[in-house]
Amino acid sequence: MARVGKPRGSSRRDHFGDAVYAQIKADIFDFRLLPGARFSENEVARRARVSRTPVREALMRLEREGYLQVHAKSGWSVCPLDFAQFDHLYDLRVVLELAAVQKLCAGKDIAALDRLRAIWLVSPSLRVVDGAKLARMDEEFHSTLVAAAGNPEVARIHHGITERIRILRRLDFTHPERIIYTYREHAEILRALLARDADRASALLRAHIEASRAVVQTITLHRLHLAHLDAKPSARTNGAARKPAAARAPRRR
Amino acid sequence: MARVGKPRGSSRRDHFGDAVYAQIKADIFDFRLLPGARFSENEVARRARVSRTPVREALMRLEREGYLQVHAKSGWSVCPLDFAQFDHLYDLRVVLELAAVQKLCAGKDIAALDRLRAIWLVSPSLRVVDGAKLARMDEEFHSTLVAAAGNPEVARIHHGITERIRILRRLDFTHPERIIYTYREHAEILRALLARDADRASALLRAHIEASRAVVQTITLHRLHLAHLDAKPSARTNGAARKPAAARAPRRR
DNA sequence: GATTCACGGTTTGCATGGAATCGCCGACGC
DNA sequence: GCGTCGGCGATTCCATGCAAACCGTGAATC
Repeated sequence: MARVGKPRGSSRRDHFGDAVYAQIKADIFDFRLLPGARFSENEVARRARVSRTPVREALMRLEREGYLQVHAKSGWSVCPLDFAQFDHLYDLRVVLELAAVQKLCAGKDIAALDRLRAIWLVSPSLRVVDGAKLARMDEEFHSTLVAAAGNPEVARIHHGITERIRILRRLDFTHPERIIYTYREHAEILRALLARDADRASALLRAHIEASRAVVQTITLHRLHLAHLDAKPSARTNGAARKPAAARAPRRR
Repeated sequence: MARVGKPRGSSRRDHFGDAVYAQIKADIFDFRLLPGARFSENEVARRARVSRTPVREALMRLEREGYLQVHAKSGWSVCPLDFAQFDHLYDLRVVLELAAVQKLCAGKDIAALDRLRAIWLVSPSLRVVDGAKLARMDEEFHSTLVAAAGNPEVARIHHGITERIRILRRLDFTHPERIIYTYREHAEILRALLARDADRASALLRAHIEASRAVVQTITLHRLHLAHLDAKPSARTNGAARKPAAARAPRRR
């Protein structure tokens, strides 16, 4: 929850609300705000150097999207991780991406996949090995597939799902073999797509997503906490945030 | 944009923002706010007898959901109807509902469909003939199908789509034969579902939705306007709202 | 010791004021 | 007649004030 990035001197006409929104979202994704952590509007407003109005705008938006929840007259908290919900989101993701694959193989324009070929159909020596970066690339691979199918509404929904599961996906690439598998599976999916083999591409894509789901299903709150500590050993952690997700944060002063 | 329903004397602790949100949404669905109509926050606040703060909350929420758009320092407007977008939403709807059908036929629990049987598998003499009511029943039929599949996230997304296309669906049942067809098709879909015939149920459902899409594709802005006038001949219509969607509303006073 | 109850502080929810800015409208130049 | 520019009202966006409600605390009582 660092200060919001406001370029000094120049009065940007970007909304403060958007900046606060992005900041808090990033704080959640980067484990600076842990599930269950409680905070108040004034707290966020002080840190972001803005008033409560744009803060409330951002918080209510994040609430509608399922990241935060408001307790009546008693502050806000980060929604605890609901693994059943993640399961449902993975199912929905499979549905949307399989539909995109069907459409791609049936359609005529798959030139949009050229960029993916250049990224994923490369020799092993050129591969990315950084887990965090690969997580972003994985997101983009699947988003590009869906977007290439040409339905912006599907792409919009898929984007929302991608962000919701991002916090898990980050931990999907901590094992080196997952990186190898991801390259292999993406390459196979791409080849099947370019060959217009809808059935094979669908089966591969489904297996690929299910493998990711199986990995993240082994993630526990404890592992999330450890990942947080490993990633940001010097990150700001108040008394509330140091505790695991289910902890009841005592009132701050 | 009538006054927000606030029970007199008793201070409800329901948020004003929610009430304003629901009111404006209803105004859009009921053609009291036509696509392209412009208005200001103060205007809404005066009519709803609340301050601009909860009004802004509602407006920003409706903007995120695609119903409104804000013009910088120049007021708000109802998003013009984008028929290409409706097409995409129909496609997405097909994807979600077909996935639900697959899951329903594969699963073991279809007791949730009993209520639908009681509604749709009835003798013609007991059928509903009111178009508006049938539109609501049609919404509920499809929503129930999706909800019965057991994925709340899919149901949530599907609900949003349902609301987005509601303004079109209202006009889907103006012809009596569409009512007859709807009963027949819903009944056939239900029978296929109860027989666990996934392929047949899918084909029927797809054809059913495509038929609806074909009907609403014939809807023009002019017809929407006529429907508005027919439904609410005495509704409040200012100079801006009387014009079709593309009209540039002059500044109000 | 356990329980109840009242009180103070904190927080949200709403109202309102102020500043920047946008678009319109008319005057002005040509 | 036509284009350009400046002013002004209207509007959004942000800051701030205010009241109701909730939670924790601690004293008082059984």
